[in-house]
Amino acid sequence: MLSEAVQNYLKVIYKLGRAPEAAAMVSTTLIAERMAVSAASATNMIKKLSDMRLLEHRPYQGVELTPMGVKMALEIVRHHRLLELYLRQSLGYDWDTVDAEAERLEHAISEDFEDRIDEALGFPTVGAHGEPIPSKDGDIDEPEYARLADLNEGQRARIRQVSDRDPELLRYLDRRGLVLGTQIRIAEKAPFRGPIRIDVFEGDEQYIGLDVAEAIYVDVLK
Amino acid sequence: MLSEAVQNYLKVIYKLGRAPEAAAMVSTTLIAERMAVSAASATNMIKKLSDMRLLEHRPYQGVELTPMGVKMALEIVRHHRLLELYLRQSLGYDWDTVDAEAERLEHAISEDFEDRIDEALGFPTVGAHGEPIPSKDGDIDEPEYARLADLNEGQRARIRQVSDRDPELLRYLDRRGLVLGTQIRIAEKAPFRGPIRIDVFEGDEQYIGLDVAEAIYVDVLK
DNA sequence: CGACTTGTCTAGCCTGGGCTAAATTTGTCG
DNA sequence: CGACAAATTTAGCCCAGGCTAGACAAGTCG
Repeated sequence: MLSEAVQNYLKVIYKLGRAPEAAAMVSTTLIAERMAVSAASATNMIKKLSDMRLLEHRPYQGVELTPMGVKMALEIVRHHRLLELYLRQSLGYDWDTVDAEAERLEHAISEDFEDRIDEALGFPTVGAHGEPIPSKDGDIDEPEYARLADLNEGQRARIRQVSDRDPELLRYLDRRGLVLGTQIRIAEKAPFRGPIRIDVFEGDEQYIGLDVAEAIYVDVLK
Repeated sequence: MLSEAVQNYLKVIYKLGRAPEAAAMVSTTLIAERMAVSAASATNMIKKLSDMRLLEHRPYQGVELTPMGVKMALEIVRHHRLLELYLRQSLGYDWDTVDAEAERLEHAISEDFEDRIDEALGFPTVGAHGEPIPSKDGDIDEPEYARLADLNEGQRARIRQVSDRDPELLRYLDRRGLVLGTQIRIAEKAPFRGPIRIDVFEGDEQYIGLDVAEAIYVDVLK
């Protein structure tokens, strides 16, 4: 059984490697930042994970998970996303509080528990914020969504996923009806990283900043 | 926040102190045994808990929780018992597997989670094995049940609580219909710690050994 | 090219919570 | 009472996973 610390590092490294703006390898400092830990501590753990063959470490260059490492990471991600969904559906948690609670629980649940909530949820394939849920044997279907921020005026799209990094942001989106499945149209895009005006299908027109638009992933509609 | 280890020690010490056959103080070896840890390690932790004012330690004599220690212990016990009940009612866990899963989860849940399952369960006062559930502010109503083993021939009783120490035992009882609420009568009690014959109300007659009978707590009827 | 900045790694230390071995206390029994 | 067994504590060690301080590498810029 992997220690809780190891699990958390794997999860963070996996997510950093997968991020759209990510380089080929994940840097030590980035990991340290996300883990809220000193760079030295991160180096330490990287050494350990490397010895465990869970990642490749090219000194001074960065880090990349091995297939084994990815598998382990996905198992944790699966726990996390199933938990989020379960907390939301069965215990009434909100979009923005679900992440923190799932974080606490993800290391504590058994395989049996995982299976039971998976079943209770009807074997879902998508999590509370639209993220794909890895299968039990480590497959994940990572769809290629566009960032809302990259669309042009006039394009129509449907919201498919939002970043769960900031609960504040999730509350903000929720209040404006920008939730999963919502259909929208880019009404106007101000230059110089200015705000975007959005027509929300069956809702009010909204102005959102570019930072917000970068956290929203969409399917572009025809 | 108390560490997981500290929480586990408190829970074990609380339970040992409360056991019907318990002496005034709980011994180091007993604690070490239950924690599956060397006696030296237990002494170590006792020192620490004593420094934290969670218990009184009379060297070579034993240990007793302070009111503060009891309060902390009850909080953990509350988590555990609410979880057991929730797992059973909402996720279909069996009587005998619920304890292990609750053990893993009890340290990970937030107050918010506690409140939500408490509400989902309708604010129960009794756990999955009949144990009283401490209230949020640390009150507990410990009823004075009799041990089935101590009844005499002809007495009637209702099963109110069973020891959750051994999952195997729980399965055994379950198969024989000896569950919470079952009404029984002592048909015959063999001498020399021999078996007990029981009439089970609305069920089959059963023979059980004295060890088993000592793990069953009852209300004597009329 | 050299020097500086920034990122990374190494060395050495700390805390929590385990362990074994040895010392000490307590209780019992001849 | 003295001696021995059992229980307990002390001493000293280990590992995980943090930390700081200082050494080393890489990229940038005058």
